[in-house]
Amino acid sequence: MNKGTVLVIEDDKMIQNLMSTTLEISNYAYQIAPNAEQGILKAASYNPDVIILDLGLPDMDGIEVIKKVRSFSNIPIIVVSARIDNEDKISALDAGADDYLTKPFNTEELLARIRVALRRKTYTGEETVQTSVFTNGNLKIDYAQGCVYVDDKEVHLTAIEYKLLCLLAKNLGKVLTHNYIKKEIWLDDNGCDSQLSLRVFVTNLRKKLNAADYIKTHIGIGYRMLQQGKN
Amino acid sequence: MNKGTVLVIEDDKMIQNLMSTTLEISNYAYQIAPNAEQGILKAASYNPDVIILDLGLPDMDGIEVIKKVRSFSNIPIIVVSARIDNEDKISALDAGADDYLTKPFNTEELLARIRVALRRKTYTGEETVQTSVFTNGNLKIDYAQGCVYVDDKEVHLTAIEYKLLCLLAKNLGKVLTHNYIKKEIWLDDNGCDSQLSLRVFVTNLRKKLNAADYIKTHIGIGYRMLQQGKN
DNA sequence: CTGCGGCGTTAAGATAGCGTTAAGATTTAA
DNA sequence: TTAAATCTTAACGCTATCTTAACGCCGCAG
Repeated sequence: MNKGTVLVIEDDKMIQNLMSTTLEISNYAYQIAPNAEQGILKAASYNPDVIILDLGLPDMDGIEVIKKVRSFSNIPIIVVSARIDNEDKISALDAGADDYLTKPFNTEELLARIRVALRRKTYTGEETVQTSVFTNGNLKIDYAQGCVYVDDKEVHLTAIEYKLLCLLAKNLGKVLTHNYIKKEIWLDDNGCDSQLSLRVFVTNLRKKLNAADYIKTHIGIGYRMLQQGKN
Repeated sequence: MNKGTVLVIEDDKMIQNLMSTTLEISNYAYQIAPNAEQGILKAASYNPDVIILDLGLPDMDGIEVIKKVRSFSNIPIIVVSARIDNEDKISALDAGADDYLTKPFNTEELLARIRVALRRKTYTGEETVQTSVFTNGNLKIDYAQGCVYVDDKEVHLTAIEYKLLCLLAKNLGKVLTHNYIKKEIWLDDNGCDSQLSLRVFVTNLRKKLNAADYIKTHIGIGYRMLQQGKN
């Protein structure tokens, strides 16, 4: 299982090989671009989680590469360079690089810095908290919290009840056949008489959501959730 | 006009002075903490944009400081250390540091790396202003100090108990699946039967937070912390 | 009217999952 | 090193949940 995708922009064959081995062992998916032009193209098409960039490319100044990539993306860029001059470091960092390692570098350190970049991604990624809340009449399902409320009072549901309710809610107004529901809830067709169980679960759900009757029966076909206010 | 706020956690007077001068010239607002304890407290109260941390503090291991700060905040941490050993670098980065500079460092490079950290902040936009103290009913967690109080009386928790409690607290009201909890607490999937252990830890936590029942079980799914006052 | 199919409801047995305790294993501190 | 704290594991009772069975209701067709 891969831990993330890495784009290596590097012309030196030796270092390409070193990177390949290192990334492979650590279970990263990666691509290698041997020059700036391909590097920029791949940054756009491959959309990696991290870019490792050698500043000393044959066809373009490294700083330019950073700027070009930054013109369309915030993908973390870790610069790896033989130039130890501070001027280079600073201009690379100010151009938009996230980190700067000088050759020869320790592969363990490189991996650690890749982890830092990836961690940051997942942090900021998870922060886009989608308040995915479903409401219908006085029924409320907070998918993020995994809780269900009726008249703003929490109702405790079992795992299957919750699954069933979500299924109906996500298909508000649509009739779901018995077979479809059974497949969604009892993924593996275990021997149980799910047709019968389903009847019981619907009963229990209706009891717990007592207010209105949200769940309509379609005899011989299945169930559907009604949109409150309409019938 | 200042470009951002910096907290320097450093005990060496010489370097303190160097930092002061550098930051002042570059128009940063800053504060200096001479040891880990004050550093952590200021990280919480001052809520700076960047933390510059010396690993070699007198009162606490630097890695510990990183972990403590990370328990309540994602403020970028730039480590500055005399230790050039790769082990140190990697463990600091993996503990949550964002960057690592070895002494003696070039001040221009430090400034450039501060700019990188600040730039990132403006990218991600909203800063996750987390209070360093969490309260819920008569439960109180002081992330900065790593202490837990029930009815204003301190309760001693083990490392895992604390981690588990923080996890639940940070997701107040949310159902956390067993798998998610296990991944967060036993990062590396060591062979242990964490499902079983989890049950024991929850029991122990409940015993120690005896007052109300903060932790609700969702059978077959996981656990969640209840907001006191609601049901 | 009567029989039948499908559904709703209730209750009881089976079962999986949880809470709890305690004893070994392991780690940490002295 | 020993001692203490902590973590892991096993065992067992218990509860929530799931499944199944039974029965009554309704609508429809004969």
